[in-house]
Amino acid sequence: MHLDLDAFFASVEQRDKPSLRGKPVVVGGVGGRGVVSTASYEARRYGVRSAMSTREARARCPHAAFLNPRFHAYRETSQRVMEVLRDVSPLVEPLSLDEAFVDLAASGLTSYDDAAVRGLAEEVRARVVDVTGGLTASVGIGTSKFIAKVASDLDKPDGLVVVGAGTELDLLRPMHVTVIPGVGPATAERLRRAGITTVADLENVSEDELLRILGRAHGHGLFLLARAQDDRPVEPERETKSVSVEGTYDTDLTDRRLMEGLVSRQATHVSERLRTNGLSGRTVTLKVRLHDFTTLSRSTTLNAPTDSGPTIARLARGLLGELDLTGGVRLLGVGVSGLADWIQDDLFGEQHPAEDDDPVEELPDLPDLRIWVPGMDVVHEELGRGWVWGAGRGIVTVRFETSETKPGPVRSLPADDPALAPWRPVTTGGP
DNA sequence: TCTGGGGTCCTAGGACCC
DNA sequence: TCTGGGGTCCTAGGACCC
Repeated sequence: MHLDLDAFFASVEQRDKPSLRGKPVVVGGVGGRGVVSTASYEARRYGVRSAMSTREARARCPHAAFLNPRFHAYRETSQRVMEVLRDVSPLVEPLSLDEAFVDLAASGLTSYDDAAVRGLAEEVRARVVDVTGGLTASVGIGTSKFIAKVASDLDKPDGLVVVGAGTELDLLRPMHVTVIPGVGPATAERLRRAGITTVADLENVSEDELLRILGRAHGHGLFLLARAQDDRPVEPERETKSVSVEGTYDTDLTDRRLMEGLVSRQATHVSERLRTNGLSGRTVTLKVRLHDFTTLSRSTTLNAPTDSGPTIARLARGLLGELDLTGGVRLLGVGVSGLADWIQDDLFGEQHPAEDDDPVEELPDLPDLRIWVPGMDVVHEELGRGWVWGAGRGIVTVRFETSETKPGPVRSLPADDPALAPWRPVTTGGP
């Protein structure tokens, strides 16, 4: 099942402010360079669409209410909906605040029986209206993620479509290639030049030909989806891969000192979000969009992960210094990727005094039980300070520091090597 | 004053290692 | 005395999604 909340941000605004009900509402950036996130159906009648510039939306529908997003309200409402879905099945994969897949095979449902499936879906839709204070959802049900997602789009808003098993290709064949997730304007144009516009066209192309046109991963994926072959599982817990903050400024920036200050603030924000989520990462990326919309990125990778605001800020400012910014900058952004789910503990800190008192008599020597966590600090008589790079099977691999970003020498030591002995294990949320 | 912000995934080339 | 074949990691950019 795929569930999609109708005009989500705008609907929440109409729910919370009754005077907006039945009227055109546009949620998005209201500044000079803002774009539309969501338009209510009333506003869509005037041609206002997601991703349209707010400037154009104002021209098309001047009497609409233009609102900045209130994410806390959307998050809170979204959580209520996700709870309803998790009551149906433990396998719920949120795609965003307003969308999720639910694996009905992991629910109470025992067969893909039309009446039973519809009954369940209508129950979910009613409960969503209930817990959200009146928001409607469009639901699609199919034998795969792909089909369910296509189905949820067929009868918006407030719709329910069940695609019968075995009828998938009848549905897909006449449709434009852009119904396939991953086929956007660039891919559609490539396909069009090869004479391919519908799913039926796509189905008649050999895999080799598709690989030639689109490359390995994309070509293979499309070959399968064009045949309605999709066995991707519903994944309830996907790990965060990166955290970033960016901003577009109403007028182009030209002052480097100002830009450095803005980048530093963004780095602080990224650091706060990393810490809130117990994350740290090794790669710091600076993103810059120039006055002419060309977009640059520069990144640097540390030897050890960080969640430190000053560190991220210093590296990001350094990357900014490498760029020619003549002509002005419209966007700056800072991100951290290469995330680890552990944080580099400060093992040099005061909270870990030398052992001395409190020896454990019964368990005098347990090198095998020592837990070496990747990222923890160690020290070696000759090589100096380093980090645990990998650990397992009684061997600890340590990378020693020569500079912050240049990898130093790597040494593997037995887990009970005296050179490692002074350092205490850390406990983490890991396995 | 055309063109957001938060993400994911893929590709291609070069460095580096065995 | 003219040069391998993996493999991984890093960087930069691009397509795409909501």
